[in-house]
Amino acid sequence: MIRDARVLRAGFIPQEVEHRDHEVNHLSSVLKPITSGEPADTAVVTGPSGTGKTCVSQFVTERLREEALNVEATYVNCWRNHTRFRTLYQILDDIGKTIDIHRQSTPHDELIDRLQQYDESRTVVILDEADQLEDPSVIYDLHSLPQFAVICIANKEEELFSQVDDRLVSRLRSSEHVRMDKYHDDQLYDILRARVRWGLEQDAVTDDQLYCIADAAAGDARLAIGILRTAAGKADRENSERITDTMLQDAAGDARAQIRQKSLDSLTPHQREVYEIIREQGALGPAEIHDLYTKRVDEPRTKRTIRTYLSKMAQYNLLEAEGTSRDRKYAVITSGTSPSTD
DNA sequence: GTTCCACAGGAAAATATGGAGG
DNA sequence: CCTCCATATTTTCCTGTGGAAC
Repeated sequence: MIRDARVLRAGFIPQEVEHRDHEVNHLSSVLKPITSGEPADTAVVTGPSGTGKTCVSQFVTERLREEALNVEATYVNCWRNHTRFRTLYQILDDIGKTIDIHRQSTPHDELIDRLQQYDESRTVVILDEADQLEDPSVIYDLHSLPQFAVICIANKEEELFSQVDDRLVSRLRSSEHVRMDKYHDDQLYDILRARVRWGLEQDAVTDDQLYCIADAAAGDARLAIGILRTAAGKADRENSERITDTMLQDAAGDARAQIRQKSLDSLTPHQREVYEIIREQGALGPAEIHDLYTKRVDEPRTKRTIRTYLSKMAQYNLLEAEGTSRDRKYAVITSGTSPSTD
């Protein structure tokens, strides 16, 4: 069943990154100067979760290290190391310069001094979840050291720079911005298929099942791989040759509920109102929806906008559209579906 | 068949938002 | 304060579709 469990684990860096050529090249070109000893601009990578930010960053870094001697890389998860001290300590630790640093006794500026003096190689610093830093000025400190190239990973750019001194922000304005969007279902399918090729027996899972996972994961590759891992683990424990649809539904169910809540939270008040109307009233056509909506809201949006809301919510699997043109009806999708359906 | 109507969803213009810089 | 710029959202305008009435 499972041939190589590593490829299904979170944090695995594949040989090739699927459907991110443009982003890979972009990020690569920003960091390129570091391979010839030049200082590189800071790169900011943003996008929703599971869009490959961390993966692409590490992939690009690894590839640079293949191309040039004397390029090191270090990865810091700023959520786990969210203080200035811990972040800097983590970097020093990675490059092996922490020998005589002790938490209590070492003045904080000592750490940045050490980094400043470090000149044995050029280093790419990946600051993952950089928006979690309680003091983002670390980014600027690192940015000003020419032997370090910084990649900042965050969900949204604004959150990254929200609580910081304006002067510092403007110094980082030159940084290159790499955006990642959610994957489409067929892109997720390709990603999953590649993982299956490396990690599982060839016929352990069908194409339909992979598309089912892609659908449940709603553009989130981490979640998609997580579902596959859970299902494969279950099949493996039960000495099954193949992943059954039941195993898949179990694994996907949790993921779906999670995503559904997240999508619901991300709706604007107007979108929320539309959703509530459909939830209360049951299946409705766009005209009825817009009528009810107009009555319930100050400054209502136009019909066209409501149509965009509807199709967006349908994409997010919050709503279901049935029928073609004139007889189209929208209904809410309830998350507690029976395991046999779908 | 033809006409009509509500609808889907693309394109582009208009408008709102938020930060940088004068 | 205002202006410029980038981005996101909304509106306007539009074409194409299919069912229903004629």
